[in-house]
Amino acid sequence: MQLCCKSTNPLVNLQKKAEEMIRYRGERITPGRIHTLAMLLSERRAVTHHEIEERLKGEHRFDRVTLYRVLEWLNEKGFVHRLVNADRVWRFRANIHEYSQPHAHFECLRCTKVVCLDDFEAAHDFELPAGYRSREIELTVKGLCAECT
Amino acid sequence: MQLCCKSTNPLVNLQKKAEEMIRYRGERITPGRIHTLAMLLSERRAVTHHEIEERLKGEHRFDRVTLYRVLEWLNEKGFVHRLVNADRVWRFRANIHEYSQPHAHFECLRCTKVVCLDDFEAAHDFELPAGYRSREIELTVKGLCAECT
DNA sequence: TGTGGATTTGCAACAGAGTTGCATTTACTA
DNA sequence: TAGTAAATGCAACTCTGTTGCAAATCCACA
Ligand SMILES: [Mn+2]
Ligand SMILES: [Mn+2]
Ligand SMILES: [Zn+2]
Ligand SMILES: [Zn+2]
Repeated sequence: MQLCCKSTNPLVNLQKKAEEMIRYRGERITPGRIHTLAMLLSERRAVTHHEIEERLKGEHRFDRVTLYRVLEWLNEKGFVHRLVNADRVWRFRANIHEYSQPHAHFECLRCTKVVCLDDFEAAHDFELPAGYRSREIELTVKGLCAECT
Repeated sequence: MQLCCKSTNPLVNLQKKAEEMIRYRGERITPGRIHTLAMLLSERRAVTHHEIEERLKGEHRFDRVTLYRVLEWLNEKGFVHRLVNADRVWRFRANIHEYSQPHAHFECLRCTKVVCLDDFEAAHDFELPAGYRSREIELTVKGLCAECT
C-alpha cells in the first residue's frame, strides 16, 4: 500500500519544476537536463561537475561527457551560471532569477566551498586605463565559511 | 671592439635586479629564478606559464617542470602573485611593492589579456552570512582592452 | 499514433595544464 | 674546497575538460 510520493519527495517536485522551466522556453526535454537542473535547483552552493556526478549516481546514470554537455547547454541557455575559482574547476549554480543576475561570491579558503551571495552586486569607483571598457564585474570574497571558522 | 652592454640592455639590468631581490631575502640564487623573475619584472601584464616559456627560449632553456616549480616558489616567497581567470590558466606577475598588495584586475573578454590594476583595492559594503569571515577580496573587471575595443 | 530527421547520448580517444618520483646536478655553508 | 641540502631534468602521471562519430532519442508534423 503506497502513498503518492509527489508531495513527500522534494526532489520529484524539483524535477517537475526543471521540466517546466525547460519546456517553457521551448527547449528539448531530456532526462539529463531534467535531473541535472533539478539537482542544481536543490543546492544553494555552486557545485562542480564531479559533485553533480556523484549526487546523480543511482538515480540516473549519465556519461561524464553528456554531463559536461548538459552543463554547457544549461549555462548557454541561462538556466545556470558557472564560475571558476582558485582550484581551477568550474562550479555551477541554478540562476535564481529567470535570467542570470550579477552577484558576488564567497569562496572558503579551507574547504573550497563556493557560495553565491545573491543580490550583492559589485561595483567599482576607480577609472579604468584609457580605452578600456567594462562589461561585467566579478567580486569574490575569500575567507572561512561558518563550518570552517 | 665591443662596448659594455650593461647599460644598453634593460633585460640585463632586470636580471641584476632580480638577483639582488632574491639575495636580499637570503634565498638561493639560480638561473631559473633570475631569468624568470627578470622576465616578469619586464612585463606589465599577468602572463601564463606558456608565455614565459616562449619568452625565455634561447636566452636560457628550462624544463617545463622547473619553470612550474620556480613560479610556485616565487609565489610562495611573495616575489610574484598569481591568479586564475576564465580560461582556467594561472597567470603570474611580479609584485610591485616588496610584498603583495591587494589590487583589482582587468580581464579582456576578447584577447584574454590580464592587467593588474595596481593601487585599486576592492572593498564590499554588504554583510557576509553569519559565521563567515572575510580574509581577502578579489575584484575582476571584465570587458574589452584598448586594443580590442 | 506513427515516422523522418535534427538533437542528444555514449564511448573512445584526445588535449592542455599542472604534479609527482627519482636520480643527477648545483649552490651555498663551513 | 668538500659536504650537504636544495634545485633541476626527465618520464610518467593526474585531473579537468573536448572532440569525432555512430547509435539512440525527442518531437513536430502527418
Ligand atoms: Mn553565483
Ligand atoms: Mn595582479
Ligand atoms: Zn569552509
Ligand atoms: Zn583585448
